[in-house]
Amino acid sequence: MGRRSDHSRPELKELALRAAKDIVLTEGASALSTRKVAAAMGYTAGSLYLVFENLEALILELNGATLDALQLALRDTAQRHTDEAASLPALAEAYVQFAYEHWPLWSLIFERPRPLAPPAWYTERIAQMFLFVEERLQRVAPERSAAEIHLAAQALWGGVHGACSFGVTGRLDESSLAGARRSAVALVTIFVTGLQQQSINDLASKKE
Amino acid sequence: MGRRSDHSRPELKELALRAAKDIVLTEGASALSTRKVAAAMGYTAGSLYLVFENLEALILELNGATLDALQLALRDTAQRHTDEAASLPALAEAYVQFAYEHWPLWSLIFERPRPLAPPAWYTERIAQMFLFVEERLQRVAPERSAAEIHLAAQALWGGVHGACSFGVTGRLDESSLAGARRSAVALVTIFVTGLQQQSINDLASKKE
DNA sequence: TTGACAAATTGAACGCTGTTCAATATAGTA
DNA sequence: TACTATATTGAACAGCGTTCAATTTGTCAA
Repeated sequence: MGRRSDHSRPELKELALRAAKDIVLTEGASALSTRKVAAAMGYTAGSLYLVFENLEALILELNGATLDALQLALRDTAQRHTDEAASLPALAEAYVQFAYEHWPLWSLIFERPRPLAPPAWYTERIAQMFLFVEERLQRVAPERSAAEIHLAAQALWGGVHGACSFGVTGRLDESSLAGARRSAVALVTIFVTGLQQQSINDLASKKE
Repeated sequence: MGRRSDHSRPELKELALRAAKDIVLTEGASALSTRKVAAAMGYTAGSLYLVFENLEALILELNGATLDALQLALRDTAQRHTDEAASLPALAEAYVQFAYEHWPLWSLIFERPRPLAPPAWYTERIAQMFLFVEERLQRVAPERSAAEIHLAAQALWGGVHGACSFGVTGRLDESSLAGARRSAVALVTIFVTGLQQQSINDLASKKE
């Protein structure tokens, strides 16, 4: 066939991302393939390369959308909790819940060889999430410096992620969900208490 | 060819694991393949299936060896630190260091679709590592119940892992190593301080 | 209206993957 | 020496990501 132009390039991109998301949700992250995506959108694998550099670029864009949805869920949760002390544990719970509910999309982010040099828009999207946590942390521990809060956010949110990722089963199923949730909440609660202790100094300017 | 029997089956397994490890270390986790492993040991891909159920089983066994090495490194670190207060941060550092030094083997554990039902010996090996952390935690916070310590270990060690895994670059290279290390140490330090506060109660018997 | 050009899409091809299995060559035994 | 049991192969299959010549078609100029 030749020039059909049924869809503009942005439309093609949309179609591909939608098809990819569908496949991941229904058949799992490992079932994702160029031919399958193309077939689901009525095209052939070659056409994808008109719009994406390669499959990894497509996946990266899909992951970006997932991160967007996560951020939305977090902001939504934060708005519902005016009590700032309880806000952070609630955020941790929301994170775990999101990983559970969107598990196939979630695993697509982490259970793949990660790109050595992700594009700037992608790293910025992740940085934004950390910034969001920093804001909350700063309010809960106002006496801490910006550098300390930054480090704490890295540590804390890495920990919340670890609670999801380090599940032994490799799958965040219904049985491990409760454990991961309690783990994450406990981490945040204990961590915040520790952060508020003045006995810890010089968090950010440690040795080396 | 036919029956050569140059190697017994345990020898074959050894050969395969050694070859696989070599390939992962020199060419990266994504370069691992049955044909490559077989070629490196002077055999053909089909022979691997005499000794392993499939490639995933081979990888699982290799990952088991990696976890063993990690546990060794942790025990080694623990022995060097008689001061128990400083012991846990040192363990966190050792964990990050191990992930950095053995990165290709490390990424083989997490940057693959994880098995839905790993064999018992594998989950036990992970559980052992958590038990090891629990021991140290119990000594640092003796007033906590066993259930609380268990939950705390999950949270804390998940967090240490998250510090390695959630690096933005997707690669724990030299530049992100320092950040991950500081992150992990900060997490442990703050967390332990929080855990020692009596103000937190009922960690393990939270709602739901 | 016709012709020519440019672009969209295909389909075949390449080299790779994990896995299975009939065929075969050989070691050990009788 | 003949036979049997088995270790090993090599081909095959279905799939993968990716490239690209060939082809079809929309669009615009003459």
